[in-house]
Amino acid sequence: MNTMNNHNLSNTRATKRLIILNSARLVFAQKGFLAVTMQDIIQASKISRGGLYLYFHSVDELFIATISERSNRQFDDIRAEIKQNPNFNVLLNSYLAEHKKRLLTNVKNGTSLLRAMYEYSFTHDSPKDRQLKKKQMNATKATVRSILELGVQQQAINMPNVKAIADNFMLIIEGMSVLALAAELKPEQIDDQFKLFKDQLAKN
Amino acid sequence: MNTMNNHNLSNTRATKRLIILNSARLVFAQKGFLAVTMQDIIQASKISRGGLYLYFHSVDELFIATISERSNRQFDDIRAEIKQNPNFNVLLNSYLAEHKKRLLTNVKNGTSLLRAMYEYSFTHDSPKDRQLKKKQMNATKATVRSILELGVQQQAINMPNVKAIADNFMLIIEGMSVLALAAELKPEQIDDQFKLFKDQLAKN
Amino acid sequence: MNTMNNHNLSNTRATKRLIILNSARLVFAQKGFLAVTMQDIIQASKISRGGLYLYFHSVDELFIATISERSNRQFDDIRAEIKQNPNFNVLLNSYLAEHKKRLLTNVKNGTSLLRAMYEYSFTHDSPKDRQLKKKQMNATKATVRSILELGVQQQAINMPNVKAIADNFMLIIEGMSVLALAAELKPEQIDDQFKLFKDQLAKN
Amino acid sequence: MNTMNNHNLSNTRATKRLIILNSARLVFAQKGFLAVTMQDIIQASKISRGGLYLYFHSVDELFIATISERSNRQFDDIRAEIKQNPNFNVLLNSYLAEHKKRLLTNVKNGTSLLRAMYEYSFTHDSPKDRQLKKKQMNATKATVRSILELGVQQQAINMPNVKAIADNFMLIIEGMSVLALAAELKPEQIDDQFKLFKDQLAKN
DNA sequence: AATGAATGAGCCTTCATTCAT
DNA sequence: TATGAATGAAGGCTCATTCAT
Repeated sequence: MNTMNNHNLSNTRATKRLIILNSARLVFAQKGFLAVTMQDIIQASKISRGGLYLYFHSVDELFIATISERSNRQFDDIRAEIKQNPNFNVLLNSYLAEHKKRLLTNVKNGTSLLRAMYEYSFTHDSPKDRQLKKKQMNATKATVRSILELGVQQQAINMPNVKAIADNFMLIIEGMSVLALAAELKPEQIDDQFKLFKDQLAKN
Repeated sequence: MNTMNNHNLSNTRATKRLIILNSARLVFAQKGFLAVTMQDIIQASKISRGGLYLYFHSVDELFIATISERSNRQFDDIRAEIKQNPNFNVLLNSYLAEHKKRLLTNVKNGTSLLRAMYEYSFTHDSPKDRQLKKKQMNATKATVRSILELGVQQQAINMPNVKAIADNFMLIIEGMSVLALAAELKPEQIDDQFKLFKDQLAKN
Repeated sequence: MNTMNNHNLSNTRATKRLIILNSARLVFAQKGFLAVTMQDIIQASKISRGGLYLYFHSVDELFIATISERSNRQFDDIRAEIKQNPNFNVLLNSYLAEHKKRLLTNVKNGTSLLRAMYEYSFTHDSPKDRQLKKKQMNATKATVRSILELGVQQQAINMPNVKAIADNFMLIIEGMSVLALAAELKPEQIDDQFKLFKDQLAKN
Repeated sequence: MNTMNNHNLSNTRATKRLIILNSARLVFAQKGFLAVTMQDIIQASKISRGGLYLYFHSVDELFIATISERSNRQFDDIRAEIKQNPNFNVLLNSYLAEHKKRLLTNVKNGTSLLRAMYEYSFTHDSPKDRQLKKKQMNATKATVRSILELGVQQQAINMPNVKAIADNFMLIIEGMSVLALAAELKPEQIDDQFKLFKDQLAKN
């Protein structure tokens, strides 16, 4: 009976937590991190002020939970695909196209947490905060690495320095994200960079 | 007489302005952009609240002025050097070393406006604000381009796509700056990327 | 249950609102409108700064609410009396005496919102603001009109132009209010004007 | 020589004073009294901040000087005319027309100090301040009185109570001024009141 | 658990007045 | 006299966080 109750409560609690997080994600995607107030979350999640604090004790905590709940979802398809041993060039092109699309659209119209993530990162400096950003970057690196290893395996490329190349790709993506958010990024610039990247693979 | 007076006053005003901007720069370097309040500038520049408003009407205005006053100073030496037709490889290595040093030190110990610039960029979206960031990025691109053109001229490299390569370098620098500020950047990672960059030049 | 809660909360909220408005009225009566700051209301109503903003967002809003809550209260007695078909001359004299008393006392010792109302009116120019003052003036006109119509009905007076006469009375009251507040108004002046007014009725 | 100097300085000082007052009048007519800052006067009179304080020590002082310099100018023509023994009815109509015009136009388009005067009066309460408003009202009363006396002299009217009638006129003008500034005053309302006033004269 | 009213620290901005030159 | 830079008091507003119910 008691166990039963705990179980139910636990479910209720977990469910409510998710409701809040989903609302929070929408808010963060639209307003970034810094402009978001508790009031925004309260309105979006239709919970009371005090109620929200029973689940999350600050906007920071909420944001970290939002990010953690979402990360690793992106490019899940690609990672799943790799296991099916697809053609390397097809896969790489598909992966690059995915990034291009994201850079040109998501970034601008409030459907991505990218801006919020930057705003959070640049204003938070604890080891834990750095870890969050590192983890996110490593996800990109790991995916690239997997793709490259697939290429090596298929003898499509000759790859002596996977680590540096994966870093390189991640850095360029990071750089282009910044450009897209804070300045201007043209489609041709993306194409040029992806072409350089492929050339690099060919020559290595 | 009147002209004389205006001239003197103008000097006084300009001087005071610079004193404030110098204090502001220290504050922005230490606290970033978002955490800075008018109060901080007031304390740092030892001016009164009302006095500050005679020169600058908001933290934004102060920051723009700070950036404008500083931009183009960095890497001035390199740009001056180029005109002396130095050896390409020596110059490139010197330039890369400069970046490496900056990435590893300035960024961490509050002597650079980099973090403040990111905080500003990600929270300001007007065309003018984007222009500011673009201008900053273009400065890096222009310098790289000059260096590359020097290399072509000296037949040290064979360069078919200066624009994409300059973009590439700028993006990697941007990516590494983000890493250094928000996550972790190891010296070897910098070395690896710079090596990749030089390989790319060699092979093009 | 929810309804119950809402009901209770609503009552609490309405009650608090009234407490604030009552404090505000005292403040406005004492200091006029322009000299009143949010701080004054905060102190008078013993609420916190933020708390006050839950109910009212500016001194203007507070003043409008104060006026609205009070208007139509004054001379309610007279209006009620009219319905009982009292003797015209008795009623008129009673009404005039009421005005005389108000002009000589309330105005001076900070128990009336008159000064505050003038300060507000002369510094606010929106259609809505003008409407507020018009409404207040119309209240006086309507009351006079009712009294005059009672006189006509009782054949105590012969009244060809109720509208102009009501306007006339209202204007004289308005003029005397200004005099009382800004210059000097002697009891005899009031008596003289009321006598002129009654003569006018007799002769019309 | 010394006297000469003093004389010149005195002239310069008086001249500058007038320049300031003329500028101030324009500013007060346009912005009322309360919205006017020293900065406004400084800009309008093209004098320095410190310089202004050599002539006037506060906005209040400036305003009183502005009013004093202007008062008694209005309706000067009428007062001059009276001395020429014009026809009473013509003169009265001309006087009323003048008031009508003023009420319908000057009041609205920032060419009159009326609003400023009200704003000043309702926020200043010293005996001296009340005196200022009284003097202004007495000016109207005195003019009406002169006109009425002219009428009596010409046997155009039979006037037993000049004082109360003059008060009455002044109060109605005051009331209509308030209406015009703070609510709404229609031409017909003015006509109605002036007609009532003339009827009163006829019947007395 | 849940609610939302209440708190008050913290920031921004304006302006009359002073004062060194 | 004349200048205008400098001062700082005064007021406005927001929001994360707490707490009685």
